[in-house]
Amino acid sequence: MVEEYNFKVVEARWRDFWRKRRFFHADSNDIEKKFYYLNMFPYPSGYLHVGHGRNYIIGDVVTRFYLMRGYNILNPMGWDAFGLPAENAAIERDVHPRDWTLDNIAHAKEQFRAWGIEYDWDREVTTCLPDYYKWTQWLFLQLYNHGLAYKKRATVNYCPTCDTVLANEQVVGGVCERCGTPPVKKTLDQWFFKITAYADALLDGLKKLDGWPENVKKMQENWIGRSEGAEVKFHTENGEEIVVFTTRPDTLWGATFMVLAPEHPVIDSLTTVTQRAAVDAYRAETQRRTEIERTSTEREKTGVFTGGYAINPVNGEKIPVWIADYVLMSYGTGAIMAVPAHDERDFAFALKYGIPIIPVIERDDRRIRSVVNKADVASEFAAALRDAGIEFADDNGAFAIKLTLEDYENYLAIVRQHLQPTGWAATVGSRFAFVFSDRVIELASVHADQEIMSRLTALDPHLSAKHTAMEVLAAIPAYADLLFHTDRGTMINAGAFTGTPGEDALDKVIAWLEETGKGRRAVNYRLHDWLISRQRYWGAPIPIVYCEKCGIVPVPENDLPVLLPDVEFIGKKGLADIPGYADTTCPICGGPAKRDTDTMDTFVDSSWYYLRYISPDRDDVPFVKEDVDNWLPVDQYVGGVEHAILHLLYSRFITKALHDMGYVSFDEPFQRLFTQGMICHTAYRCPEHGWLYPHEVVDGRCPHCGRKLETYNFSMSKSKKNVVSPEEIIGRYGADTERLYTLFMGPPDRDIEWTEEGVRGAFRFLNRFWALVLSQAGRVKSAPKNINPAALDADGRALWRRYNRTVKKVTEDIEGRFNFNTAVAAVMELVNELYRYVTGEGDDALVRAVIEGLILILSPFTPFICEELWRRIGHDDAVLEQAWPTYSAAALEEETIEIPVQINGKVRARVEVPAAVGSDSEALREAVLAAPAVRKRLNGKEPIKVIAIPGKMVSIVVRS
RNA sequence: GCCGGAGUGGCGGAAUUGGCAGACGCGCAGGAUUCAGGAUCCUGUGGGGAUUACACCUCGUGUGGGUUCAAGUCCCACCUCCGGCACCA
Repeated sequence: MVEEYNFKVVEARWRDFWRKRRFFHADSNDIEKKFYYLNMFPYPSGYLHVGHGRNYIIGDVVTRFYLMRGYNILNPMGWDAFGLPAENAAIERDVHPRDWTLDNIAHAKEQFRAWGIEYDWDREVTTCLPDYYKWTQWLFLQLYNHGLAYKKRATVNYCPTCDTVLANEQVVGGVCERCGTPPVKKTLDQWFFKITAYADALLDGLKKLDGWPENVKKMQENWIGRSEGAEVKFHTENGEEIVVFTTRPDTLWGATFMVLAPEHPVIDSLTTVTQRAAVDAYRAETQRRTEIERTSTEREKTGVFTGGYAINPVNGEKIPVWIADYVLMSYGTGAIMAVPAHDERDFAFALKYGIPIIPVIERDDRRIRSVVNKADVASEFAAALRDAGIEFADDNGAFAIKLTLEDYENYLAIVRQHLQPTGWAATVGSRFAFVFSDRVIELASVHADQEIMSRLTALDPHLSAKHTAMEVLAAIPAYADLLFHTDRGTMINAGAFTGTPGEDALDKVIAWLEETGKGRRAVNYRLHDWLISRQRYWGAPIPIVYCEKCGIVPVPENDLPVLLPDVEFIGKKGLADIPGYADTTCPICGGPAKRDTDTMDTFVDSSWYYLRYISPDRDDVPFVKEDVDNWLPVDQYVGGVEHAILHLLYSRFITKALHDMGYVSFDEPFQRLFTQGMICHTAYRCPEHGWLYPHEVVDGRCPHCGRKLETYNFSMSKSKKNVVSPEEIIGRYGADTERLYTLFMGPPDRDIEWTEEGVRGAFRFLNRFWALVLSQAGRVKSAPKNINPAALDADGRALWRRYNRTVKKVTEDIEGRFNFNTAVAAVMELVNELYRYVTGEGDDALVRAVIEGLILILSPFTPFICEELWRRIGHDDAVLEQAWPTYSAAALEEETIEIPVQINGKVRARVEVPAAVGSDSEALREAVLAAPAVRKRLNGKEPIKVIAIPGKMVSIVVRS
C-alpha cells in the first residue's frame, strides 16, 4: 500500500518555493532568448472565479514550459484598477474605491498563490496608484502636444445611471455596456483622442498580424468600417452648401431628393414657414426616441419635407430636401443624396411620400418584364410576339411578357403598333418605359415622370390618386421583384455618362466631379475619435488647466502627477464636486486658473501598461526606449475575446502614436494573440425570486416558493450566482486538480461548461499518477541512468515509443496549437500504458526514464504534485531547473505497422507489415496483395486498381 | 441584412496534411474489494443486426447533392445555433 495523495500537504510544501527561488524573475538585459508572455491584467472589482482562472493557468503553463526550454521569459501581472465598477461597488459598500480596490488586489494575489500561478511580481503595476497614472497623464500630454488629443463640443452619449459620458465603443447594442441603460444625448465640451488619424494604419496593420485570430481582425475591420466613394457638394436654392458622402457617385443622376439627419445644422435656414411646425415636431420626436428605437430596422421609415429645395449638381434638377431619422448625424456628413431606384431605404421612402423614382443603372441580369392588358391591344398582338420570338404567357386577361435588353427596341415597336388609342403599356427592369399609341416615354427624368403621369391620368382618371410612375407600377404585383436594384451595372439616363459600363463608372464620375469642382474622391470611416473624458472620481485626472488669459494650458510634465484629491469618498460624483480641487494657478502666467475636472476613460490606463512592465521602477520616464524595443512586441498575448475591439484597438492606436512620436521603434504591440473562451455554469432562476445559488436549489425548485426553476447555461458571473470559486475546488481537490481540469475540459478558445464530475476525473487521474510514481520510486532510485532502447523487449520498445510520442505531442501542443486538452489526454494515455508495463517484469532503466520524463512534461500543468514526486524519486533539485524532455526521431519509429486494407472503399482486412515494407509503396502493395487475409477477401478476383499509401493504408478496387 | 465561427455517441471532446471516425475524460452497466455506503481496481460501452466466435454484416460526423480508390476533412445548395456589426448612405 503506497502513501495516500495528500494534496494539502504537498501544495503547502511548495506554495512559496518557486517565488523564493525567483524562477519567474526576468532579467531585463538578457534578451538573447527572450519571450514576453502577457495575460490581459484583471479588473479587481471582486474576487476571481474559476472562469477567470483559465486565462492565468494557461499563462502559467506556457511560462513554466518556456522556462524549462531555457528562455528568459517575462510574464508580469498588474491591475487595471481604475474605473466605474470599482467606484460603484465602493459606493454600495460605503468605502473608498481605493480601499475596496486594494483589498481586492490583495485577495487576488492570494488566489494566484493558492493556484500556483507565478509572476515576476517585481514588475507589478497598479493603474490607480500615482506612480502609474503619472505616466498615463504624461501619455495624454504627448498626444496633446502632437495634436492627437483635442477638446471639442460634441453631442455625446451620456449614461444617466453611471453619471458619465461613454465612448462610442462603450455603447453596445444601443445601451451602456456596463449597466444596460440607454444613453441620452448631451452636448458637452469633451476631450478626444484622434484615433481616426490612424484609421488606415490600424487597418493596414491587421494584414501583418498573422498570429491573431481571424475573427478578431475581422471585428476590428468592421469596427473601423472604411468605405470608399465621393463627397459631392449640393447647394440649396439660397446658396447654402450641403455636402453628402456616397459610395455610389455613379447613381447621382437618379438622386431625386435629399435627406438630412434631424440634427443637421442647415435645417433651420432651409425650412419654410409652412413646414416649420412639422419639422420642429419631427425633430422633437426624434430626440425623444432612444437610439434603439431609432435604429431599429423593423420600423417603417418616416420623415418630413423641409419645404426647401436643393439643386442636383449633375443635371440641375431641383430636388426636395427632407429630414428623416434613418439618416444619422454620426455617420458621413449627416446628409444623403437619395437615389430611390438603387437603394432599398430610399425606395421605400420615396414610394411612401410620392417622390419620383428614376432608374439610372442597368440591371446585371438584363431582364425586362411587361404586362399588357388584352383589351389594350389588337388581336394580332400575340401572333406578332410569337413571330418576333418573344416569350410570353397568358396571365388571366393579360399577357405577361419576359424579355431581355436585346429585344427591348423591337418589343416597343410591336406594342406601339398594336396598342389601342386608349391603351398603355409599360416595361420594367433593365429599362423603364411607358408606351402610348403615339409615342414611347422612357422614365428618364423627373420631367418625364410628370409627363407620363399626365398622360396616364388622361387615359385613366383612377390613376390620379398616384403621384409617380413608379407608384403606378408598384401596384402591379407582377413587377414587384424588378422595381429597384443595387447592381453596379451600366449607366443610363445619365447625360454624357449614359452607356458607361459599371466597372468604369465610379472612376469616371469621380474624375469628372473633381474636374468640375462638384465633388472629390473621399473615404469615410465608421470609426470615430475616442472620447476619453469621464465625469467620475475614480480615474486619472486630465492634466489640463484653463486660464482666463492663456486659455487651455497643459500641466507641465514636472508637475505630474495631478493627484486625485484624497478626500472622504463623496459618493456618486466627480472631481467637479470636490470643493477647491479645480482652483489652481496658470503654469504660464501664474494667474488664477481652473483645473479640468474630468478623469480619463480607464481604457487609456490599459492602452499602454504592457510598456510599463518593462521599466516599472523608473520615476523619471514611463519606460526606457532601449528596453521596450528589446522586449516588445509582446510575443504572446492572451485574453478574452470581449476585448477584441475596445482594448486591443486602443492599444494598437497608442503604440502607433508612440511610434510616430519616436518613443518606441515598433508599431504593433502584440505579435500573437490568443483569445480564450469563457467558462459557463448552470444558472438557476425563479420567476419570482430571481437568481439562486446552486446550493439553494431543492430538487430543481425554488426554496422560497417551491416553483420549478428555469435553468440556463451562462458564463460565470456574480449577478447570475453561477460562479465557482477556486477556493472551494482547491480546498476539496487541490490546485493541481483545479488546473488540470481547467486545461483538460476542452480546447481553450471555446466556451465550455464547468462540471464537478469533470473535476473528480482530473482528481482521480492525479491519484493514479501519484500511486504509480510512488510504487515505482524505489525502483527508479536504484535504476541505471541510461537506457538502451535496442535491448528492450517488444513491450518495452512499445512503451519507449509511446513515451517519445507523448513528449513530442505535449511539446507541440503547448508550443503551437495551445491545445492543452490533447496534451493532457496524451499524458493520460502514457500513464495508462505505464501502469500496464510496471505490472510485469520490465526494464528498470526504462521505467526510470519514462517516470522522470513524465513528471517533467506534466509539471507545467500540475506543478505541486510534480515538484513533490520529483523529490520522491530521488532528486534534490527543482523541476524548473531541469531541461524540458526531448524525443528522438528514432524512438518514434515503429518496427511493424498495421496497414488497413480497403476493398472498394471499405476496410476489409488489416495486415501487419515490417516498417521498412510499410514505408515503401511498391513493397507495401506486394505484401498486402500476398497477405492471406486479403487473398481470401479478394476470392480470386483481379484488382483493377491498387493504391498503396506508405505508412497509411492500401486501397484495392475490384469489379464487383 | 452583412461579416465571422460552429454543428461528431447519453455528455465534454479527439481525429493537426483527403487515408482505420469516436483518442482521452465524464456518465452508465457488470464484476472485484467492503458489515454497509463511499473511495479504489478490473471489464464493457455509437445505433441496428448475425453468430460457437471481440475472426461478421450494416448504418453512422446538421440536411441534400457532388468530386475521389478513399470525405468529419474538399466543392455546390440549404438548415440550425453562437458571436460581431447593423437604417453605414
